[in-house]
Amino acid sequence: MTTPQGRAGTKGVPRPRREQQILAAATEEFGRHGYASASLAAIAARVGVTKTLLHQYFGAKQDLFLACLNPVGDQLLDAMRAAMAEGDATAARTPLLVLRAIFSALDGRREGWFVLYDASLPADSEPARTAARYRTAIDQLAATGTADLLRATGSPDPLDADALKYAWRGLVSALVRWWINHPDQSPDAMADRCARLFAATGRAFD
Amino acid sequence: MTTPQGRAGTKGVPRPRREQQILAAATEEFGRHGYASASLAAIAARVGVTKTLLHQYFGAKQDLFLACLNPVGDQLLDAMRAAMAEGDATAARTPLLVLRAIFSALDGRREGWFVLYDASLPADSEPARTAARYRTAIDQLAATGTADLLRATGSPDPLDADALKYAWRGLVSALVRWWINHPDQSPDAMADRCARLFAATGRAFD
DNA sequence: AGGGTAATGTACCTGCCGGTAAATTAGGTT
DNA sequence: AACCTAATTTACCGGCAGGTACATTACCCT
Repeated sequence: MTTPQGRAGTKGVPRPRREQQILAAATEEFGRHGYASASLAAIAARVGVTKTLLHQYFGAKQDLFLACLNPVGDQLLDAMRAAMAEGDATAARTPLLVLRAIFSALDGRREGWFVLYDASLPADSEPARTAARYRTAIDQLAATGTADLLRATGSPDPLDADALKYAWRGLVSALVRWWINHPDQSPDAMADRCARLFAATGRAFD
Repeated sequence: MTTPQGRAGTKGVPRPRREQQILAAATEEFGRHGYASASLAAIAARVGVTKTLLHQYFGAKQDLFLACLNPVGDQLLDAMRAAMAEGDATAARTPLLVLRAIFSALDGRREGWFVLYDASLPADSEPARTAARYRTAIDQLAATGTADLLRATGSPDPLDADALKYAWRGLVSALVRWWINHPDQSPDAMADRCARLFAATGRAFD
């Protein structure tokens, strides 16, 4: 028999399961609306639980955010490191390998990308610092990639490399956003699509 | 002699001038933090004025936002239309012409781009609808461009075209963001840099 | 059966932010 | 000199979201 709504007491959902539900909902909410606009009440409502439970399980809003951020950041970093080690650094297919790794790492929690790249984090806060650490680590990977690319094509301006790093990040963000709007697409299908697009645009600018 | 702080009365700044100051500050604040996180008090403080004056001059927060959004949107649309008319549609240099136009239109209010592409607008609000209108108009321009590009290189998948549209938008956003972080760069310098980068990456993917 | 503890809800406090009404001052006009 | 109007402030209200204290229920082990 189902527990009647609105009454206190356990609903039979064990803590680890609830925590996972909450993390999933929070990741989506934070990713969609950004930290500042996301509301704890909305996250709780999505899980079918009250605000209080979030605090009891994860602490303050910042702590909940960190609990969403850390796994996403770790998984992304690992995936990207593995992908960049796979192909030799100067190969033109490295970017596509990295993309495929990102899509795979993000599958099931696609909004996590925007948790990492949330611009609405309060400055001088733990979430902002942690996210910045992850971003720096990722950027460093991307920097070696873009630097290799530019060196191979002979453009020595360091500002160019920095701008290319930004562009690459923005490109990935846009692709992930498109992916979120097309939930039926598998990670591999996305990677294949990107390969097609890269090839097509590359041909146009040769 | 300067008017002592904290006292009421005119500071000798005529209304049109103040309105411009407020619009500039608001555009920057909205663009940096997003509509939801931007605070009227912060905007007022930046101008050296109180919150009340914003209301008196522009009405509610949404109205102030619209007052920031409309000029940016109009100017961007005009610039892009002109740029796309300039080069014949199928030319590979059209994207660069458009980019140059965007940078020029955005000079002096670079954060305006993110006013237009603010994800934190309250759904079902006038700002959201207006921004969506501008974005749709811009996207339609971009869509013809990307469709041309893909047709020229033989990729008939309509989803590919849609994804490429997203990617292009994300690319522009990233470049504008980089530009904001490098205030000394002129619009033309940015456009030249983009030309270099396009050429380099195009060569890598030929 | 009964107690301990995990799981959950109700009710409340608090601070920030958008918004408004009324007061205050300075400059141009008669 | 008096006054009207534009420019600006001070002081306040109300709502919403984060956060906390405490009450309540259900499962588990003995």
